[in-house]
Amino acid sequence: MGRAPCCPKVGLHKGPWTATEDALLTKYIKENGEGHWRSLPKKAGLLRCGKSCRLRWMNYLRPDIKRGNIEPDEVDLIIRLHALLGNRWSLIAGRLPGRTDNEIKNYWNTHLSKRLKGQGTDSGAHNGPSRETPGLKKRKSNNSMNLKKKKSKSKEIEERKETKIHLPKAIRLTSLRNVRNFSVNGVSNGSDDKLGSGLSTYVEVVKQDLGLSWPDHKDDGFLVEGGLDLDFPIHAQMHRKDGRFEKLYEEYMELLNAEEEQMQLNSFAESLWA
DNA sequence: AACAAAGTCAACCGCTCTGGC
DNA sequence: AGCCAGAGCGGTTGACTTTGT
Repeated sequence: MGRAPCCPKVGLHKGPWTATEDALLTKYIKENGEGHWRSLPKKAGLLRCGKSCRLRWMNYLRPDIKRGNIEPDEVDLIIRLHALLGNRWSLIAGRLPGRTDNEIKNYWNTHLSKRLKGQGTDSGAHNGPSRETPGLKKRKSNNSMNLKKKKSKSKEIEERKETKIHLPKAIRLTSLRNVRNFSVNGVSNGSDDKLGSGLSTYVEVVKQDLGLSWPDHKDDGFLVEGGLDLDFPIHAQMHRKDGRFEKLYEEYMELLNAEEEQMQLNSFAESLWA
């Protein structure tokens, strides 16, 4: 018995979106907002799967999408976050305003994984792509390519690159279970770890991996042996020039603050490692 | 110029998670 | 508790582009 398809496969457009489809989708979302993706295509007059509409909007049409080359500081952040979070592209993307998970995933697979492999520092060992590298795939030749189409496509891409607005992408932080999967330099924290040390390690990882000079003794108000001190000093807000690290850190602290009492932490632990 | 190989990235697929009932 | 629909995620594909011969 197969899984029911998300939408009827017959009679729907697939493949690259046309300008008309983009316009219809954009117009509809501007008027009605995001969401209800399954019913959206019909209401918007699109012959597309709802998932396809969502993807197109999220990865391409949203006004806050930042296009163009990934900047060096973004690359640095991606590498560090990947070492920290693994292939959790949406989480990584959430820390890179205007960048999409798909974009980062592509960038990683095409540029960084190879580069880091070459340097012998590829942390992709944890959850990295399980199959062959995309670049090693067999490719089809494309003799049928129409030159005119090529040119217009290039122009279109260039035009889109010029129109970019930067806003943070909404982050789904629904599953704290993600925490259990993080790893450092390819070494995952063991599944028999308990939350007390798990969250400590989590913070420790941030500290080490992002190269932040945070105090690690009680007086400076951060890590406590076997537990957490939630009074994190402002002055530890780092030697990093890039404010994204601060933001990232704040998120981690938010996560920690969610469970202030040790008892709560413990029950949280149970749910994590169950 | 023609072709093939390699690289890029938008889009798809299938699975999981979440929340409502 | 179990089911279902909607939404989101990560892996993969393949069309398109660029580069090399």
